[in-house]
Amino acid sequence: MVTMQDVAERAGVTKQTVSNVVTGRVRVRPVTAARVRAAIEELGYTPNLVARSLATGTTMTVGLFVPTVASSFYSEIVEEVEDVLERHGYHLLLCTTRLDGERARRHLAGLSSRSVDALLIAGDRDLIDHLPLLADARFPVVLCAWENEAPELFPVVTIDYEGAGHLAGRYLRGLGHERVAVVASPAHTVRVAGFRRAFAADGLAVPDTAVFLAPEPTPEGGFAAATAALTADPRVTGVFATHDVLALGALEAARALGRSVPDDLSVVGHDDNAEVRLCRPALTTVAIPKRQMARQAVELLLRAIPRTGPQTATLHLLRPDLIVRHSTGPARRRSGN
Amino acid sequence: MVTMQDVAERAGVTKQTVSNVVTGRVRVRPVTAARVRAAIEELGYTPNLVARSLATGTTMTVGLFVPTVASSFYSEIVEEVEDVLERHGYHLLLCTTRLDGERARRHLAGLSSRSVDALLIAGDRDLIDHLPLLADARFPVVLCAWENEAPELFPVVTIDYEGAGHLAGRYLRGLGHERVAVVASPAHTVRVAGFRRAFAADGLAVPDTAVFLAPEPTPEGGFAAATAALTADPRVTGVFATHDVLALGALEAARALGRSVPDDLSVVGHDDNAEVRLCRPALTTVAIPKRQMARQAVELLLRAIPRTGPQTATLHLLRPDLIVRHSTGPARRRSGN
DNA sequence: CTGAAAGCGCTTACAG
DNA sequence: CTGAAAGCGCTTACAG
Repeated sequence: MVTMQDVAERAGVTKQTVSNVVTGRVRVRPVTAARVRAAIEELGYTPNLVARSLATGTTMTVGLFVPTVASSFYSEIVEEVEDVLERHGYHLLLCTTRLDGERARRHLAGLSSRSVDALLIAGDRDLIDHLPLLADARFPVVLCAWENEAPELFPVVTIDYEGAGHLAGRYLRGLGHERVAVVASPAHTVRVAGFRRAFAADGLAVPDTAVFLAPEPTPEGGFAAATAALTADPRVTGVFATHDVLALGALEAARALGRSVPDDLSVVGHDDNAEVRLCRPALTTVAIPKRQMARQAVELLLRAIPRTGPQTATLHLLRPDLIVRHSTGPARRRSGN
Repeated sequence: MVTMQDVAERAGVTKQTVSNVVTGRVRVRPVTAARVRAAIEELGYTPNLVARSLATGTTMTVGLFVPTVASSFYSEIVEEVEDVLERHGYHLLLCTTRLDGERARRHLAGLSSRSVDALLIAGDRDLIDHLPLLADARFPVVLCAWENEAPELFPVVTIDYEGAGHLAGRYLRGLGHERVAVVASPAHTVRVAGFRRAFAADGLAVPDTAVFLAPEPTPEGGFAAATAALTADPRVTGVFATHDVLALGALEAARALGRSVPDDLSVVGHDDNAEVRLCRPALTTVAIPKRQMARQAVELLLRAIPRTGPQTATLHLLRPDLIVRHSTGPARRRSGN
């Protein structure tokens, strides 16, 4: 391996001078710099980043925890984060936790051993119990895409999920829907609460019996839950699925039960998930600005790197947005099947 | 930051002894070891991995290049790779190249500066021109998911894509299809060649005029190409889409043209892509063992880490597998519309 | 603007 | 089984 010392000898200077031209922090006489650069070129020298890290105490690497990468929600976050990092010269260390808290903890323990300049944790419920481990980490931590109880240890950049549910509810209300059902993932209580608030504003209740849980965030789960919902109360004219993938299953269920969407039944999704864009009828859904959220989160994180001392646990909420497509329409009263 | 020296003083030993109990390489007297461990606990000592890396010349980090993470094909590869790495105590440094060769080159240049113990490059055509940069890297490199001209510099673990196309073709032939069309991504020439071979075996040609390119691997692209194909020759009874996502568009196109699948038209996809599993009719497709490929590739890579000297550019080909679902059936002769 | 010294925190032979 | 020394390759004040 060719070292700075080798370059120095070749160029007839000391290694400090080489360091100066490589880092560019100190001005070096142009002639000398040129000679050094030539030597670097000839020897094919490339600085040892590990040695630099040890000397500077900085790794130019940011860790990112996500539950998975096999969903467009998180994969878009990963790509957005990587874009910002690369623009700032940082590398990305990726950990997916996969519903495995123990694995998450191990990874966390590994990271805290000083191999990362900062850590971004995206929606990682697998990690929630282990977050206190980071309380006195020597690097900044930012949380994003956090729907529920984010511990007030670190800054959080997330979506106004309650507002998102409310948006869906208000829209359905505006179309005249009164009897509705919710197809939800167990973790989406906040979205459901927002949805309910929209109905409550008009004196209408969305009872617990109108909320059907899908244990898995899959079309199959949505299908089962929606089938249960539409069977339990055939007079339902609107369904809010707290996740587009569940909505996909709801559309299937409607088809299977002979309910035509949107004439007979309106379906609203949540996320504006890329892989669902192709379903028919095109899904009306609540879009959440995930890329913007990711960008804002890393930028906040990067700004915190030089800073020392504890971070303030600020909360940044981004606004969701309703995208009306073809799965929703005015309510039509239905007879009891 | 608490250092090994601090622990040593606390435990009344030298830091070498601390190092010995931490790494476990050298046996330490149990009493001493216990005292050291207690000191570590009390002080909350955690070893500085950067310092260790500088001393050992090893980072316990593996780099992974993928074109994108926003496709189930690559996201599954990423997760599989990460699983193997984590099992071996390695971290994952992720780079997505996003069709940007210049960005890929920058990342590569960054990595080669000694921050990674090994490098896995998955299907990264963005990188192909820059691969020679790695020719004399000080760490092993393995290529995987490489369909076309993989440079013979490194071991390659990939799929028998030609065999995959052949599988699709032979299956369609077995169902009696004679007039077929191919909806292909421009990069999928190998799959198309395999498909053709199956027809050629029966003395049947699949002319260039029966191959319709979709510039983008999207359902829209597949829709356009399939529409063109079915319009150009209405007597076509079978379509091979070189990518499931294109097949999705082909199904739409068939619907739009009043062709019922599979009675009127058979459609075969490629990849067994997760996000396509929900389409109707369920897609017959050529499944490729991507997780197995990814696993084999990292394991090969990991085994190469201790080794010095150039690697041999071996080629490992995995076999694809046909999955018959409901989008294919026996050929029925069609009149000229 | 350039050179000599110390140090980042660890590991690895090498003596005792 | 434990201790003293050297070194991994860089950067950072600090003199000249």
